[in-house]
Amino acid sequence: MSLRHAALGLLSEGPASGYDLMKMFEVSLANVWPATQSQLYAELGKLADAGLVSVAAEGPRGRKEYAITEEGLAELRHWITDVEPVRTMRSEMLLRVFFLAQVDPQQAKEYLRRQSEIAAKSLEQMESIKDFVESGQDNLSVFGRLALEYGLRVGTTQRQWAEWAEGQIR
Amino acid sequence: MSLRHAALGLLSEGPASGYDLMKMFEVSLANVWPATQSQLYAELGKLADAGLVSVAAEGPRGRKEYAITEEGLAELRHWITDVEPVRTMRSEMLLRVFFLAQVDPQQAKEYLRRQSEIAAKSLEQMESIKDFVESGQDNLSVFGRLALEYGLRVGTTQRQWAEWAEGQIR
DNA sequence: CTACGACGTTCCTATGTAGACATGTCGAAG
DNA sequence: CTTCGACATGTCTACATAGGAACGTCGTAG
Repeated sequence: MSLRHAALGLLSEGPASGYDLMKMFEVSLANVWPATQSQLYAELGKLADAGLVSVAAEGPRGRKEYAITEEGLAELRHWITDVEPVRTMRSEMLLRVFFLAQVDPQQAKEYLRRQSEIAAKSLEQMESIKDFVESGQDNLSVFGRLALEYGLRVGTTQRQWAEWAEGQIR
Repeated sequence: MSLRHAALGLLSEGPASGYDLMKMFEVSLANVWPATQSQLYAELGKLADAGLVSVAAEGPRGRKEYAITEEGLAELRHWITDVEPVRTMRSEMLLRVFFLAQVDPQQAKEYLRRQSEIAAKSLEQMESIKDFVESGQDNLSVFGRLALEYGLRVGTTQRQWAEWAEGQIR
């Protein structure tokens, strides 16, 4: 149900088409809430039906520019401040950890080392994104940097944990 | 597709009924891979069809005791060592952060403070679980403690991040 | 001996997610 | 004037997830 609010949130920065939104999406929100193009278009349709967004203009190639409505903005604010975030942590990586006794210690260690490497790689990638968005002064960039910092910190924690855990084996 | 392996993993510790598994599940794996009872039962059926588990015994009340087969064990090991974990990070909490510009700074700060409190509370809860499982020497407990340590570390990071982020507003 | 809590499975519906596919238009480069 | 990449929307299927309802049985405390 959050894709709905992701779309509203992007539109709160200004009118855009589904195509535009998808591009914005890929470089920002997709990291915290993945979604496909088909989901996004479908959601925009429902949002329009519900009156939370309106079709502000139609352009070439059937382009529909959506704009958030007052109701949409109200819904977005309400969601941010009044609705408890559902926190369902889902991690295949951790799930495997529970079963590491089923492979031999050497393989278990390898698994954890691999996770540490993956975390390191993802940190690198986030660092480069950081350099890239450092300059943006729009709302999404400013607050996106907070989210990025979260990723950086959690990634570091994860890397350290994986190294520690590897040492725990045997 | 991971619930399948969660079930296999639990059965790798010994035969059990769906009901048994569900209880084990709730106190361990549910924290890293939530699932409902209906999902679990359905999965056990499919697993049996696929020959990865077998019905080892039938008990009172239609109880079916499932046991992992050689094929199942092989599949579990293969999954742990050879299959790249899919890492789809999904966080409503972070999604909201992107849109914090839409509420006033005071509310944004409150939101972040709230997240810090939630992290603190979840840390407390994990600490009490920690005391509880400290003694277990079975595989699930031993490796579960690694997963728990992950939760503890990430929770701490999250709390600190939220406090930092709150300070960044305005 | 009966009521009740724990045991135990199965079915159902709604919604979300993943990913591919179909369809077509516009603008610019050659 | 053709072709091609970017633009742009929409449909379809399969599977996963969420949550609840229905149904019945066993063991035991009173």
